[in-house]
Amino acid sequence: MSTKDKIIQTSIALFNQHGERAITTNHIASEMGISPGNLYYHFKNKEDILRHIFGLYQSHLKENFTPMDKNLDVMAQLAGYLDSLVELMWRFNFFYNNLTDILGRDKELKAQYLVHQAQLVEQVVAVINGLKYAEVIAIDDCDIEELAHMVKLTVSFWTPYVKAHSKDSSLTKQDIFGGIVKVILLFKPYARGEGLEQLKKLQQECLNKQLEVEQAVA
Amino acid sequence: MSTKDKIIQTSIALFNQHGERAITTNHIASEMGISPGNLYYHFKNKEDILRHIFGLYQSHLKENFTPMDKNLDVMAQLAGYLDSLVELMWRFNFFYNNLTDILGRDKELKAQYLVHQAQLVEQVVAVINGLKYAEVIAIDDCDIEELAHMVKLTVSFWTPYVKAHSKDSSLTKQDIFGGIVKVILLFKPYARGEGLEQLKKLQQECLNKQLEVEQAVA
DNA sequence: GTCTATAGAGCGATAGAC
DNA sequence: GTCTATCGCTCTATAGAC
Repeated sequence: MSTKDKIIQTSIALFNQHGERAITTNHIASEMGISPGNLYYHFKNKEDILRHIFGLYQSHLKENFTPMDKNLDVMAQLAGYLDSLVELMWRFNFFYNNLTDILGRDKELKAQYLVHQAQLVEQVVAVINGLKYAEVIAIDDCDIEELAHMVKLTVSFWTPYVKAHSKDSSLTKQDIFGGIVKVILLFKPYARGEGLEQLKKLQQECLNKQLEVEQAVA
Repeated sequence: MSTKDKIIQTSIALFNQHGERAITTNHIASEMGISPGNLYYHFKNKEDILRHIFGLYQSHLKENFTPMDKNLDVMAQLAGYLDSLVELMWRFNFFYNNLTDILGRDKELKAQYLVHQAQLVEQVVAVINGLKYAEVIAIDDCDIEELAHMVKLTVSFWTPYVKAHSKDSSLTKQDIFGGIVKVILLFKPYARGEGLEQLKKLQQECLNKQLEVEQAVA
């Protein structure tokens, strides 16, 4: 792995562990065993590093949130989306913890974020419409965009919510599944008949995965 | 107003305007036209100021979130709670923007927060049970606590969500009403018959208040 | 209660050698 | 591509005068 990539990976790890605010360029260099000068050879400053990490975040979403395919099973696709959300919420949780600060400091990053989130809300709306079309849920059209924002809000801020309620401000991968359960909870009261059963099953699978992780750790 | 109180009020204003991270003790003193030394006569450090502000936050909740009275109208009480939430989300929005950092730095404040939030979730559960008992909504008992957490998550992180989506990271009081609409949205799909109409009415009143504020500004 | 002055520490970022 | 050395800046917090 190139030094540049290593800086990115080390930064992500340290940001997730101690928070973006607490980690300086010196910490990153020191953790890697390189000099601060070397770090500044590869990146202009900390914002530059954050922009690269945001690029990875965008790539992850772009690869995993392909538009819905009407020929495939809706619930299977939903399950797939939720799976990649787990990865996203885990890998980039530091980003959500300091979203306001990070975006407030860097106008260019903010602009990128806005474009990206606008696309994202459209995609979530498409998924909700997919669920409605497949009669998994019944929902008024005027509530769809509101619900889409609630999904986005939940995904964005579930990890800060957990950290705020954890005694030592820690976060484990199984905590993430609690957030997925919450996303499913958002859909559940709209579900009708067979759809409700499918969502309950999905929620249960989520809880099972949470247990698997717990056992793997133990 | 005593210098001590003035420091608190100035701090809240500056934190809300520029974010807790960007504001130092020097900024606060300078804004007030006093010396940094004077500020340190009244408060040990920045954490000390934050603890006092958190005290105000707790007082506000304690005064406004009195337990439900079974003899009074449930919807009227709900409307009252939502009203005081508007004030809370507006006055202390800086707190939610840096929740992880602020709590991560100060173990004592974190401990206070944990006790407080545990009580809060119990109160939200009580409100949901009140709505269920009054047959405004129908909900499985096993979903109640999950929903209570969703309400808390929404209230806590609506303002950071808005800031992240605002072009200049600004927040106006009318933005807050959008968050209240989201909280009502959480209840809406559980509502049945007359309850649904009442919630829709409440949501509409919320949008009206939002317009009133807009006109007052213009 | 309030001020001035300042020590002490850490951070961001660069210059110049290798 | 990497290092050492360092400058300039900002922040916290305190000492001592008024």
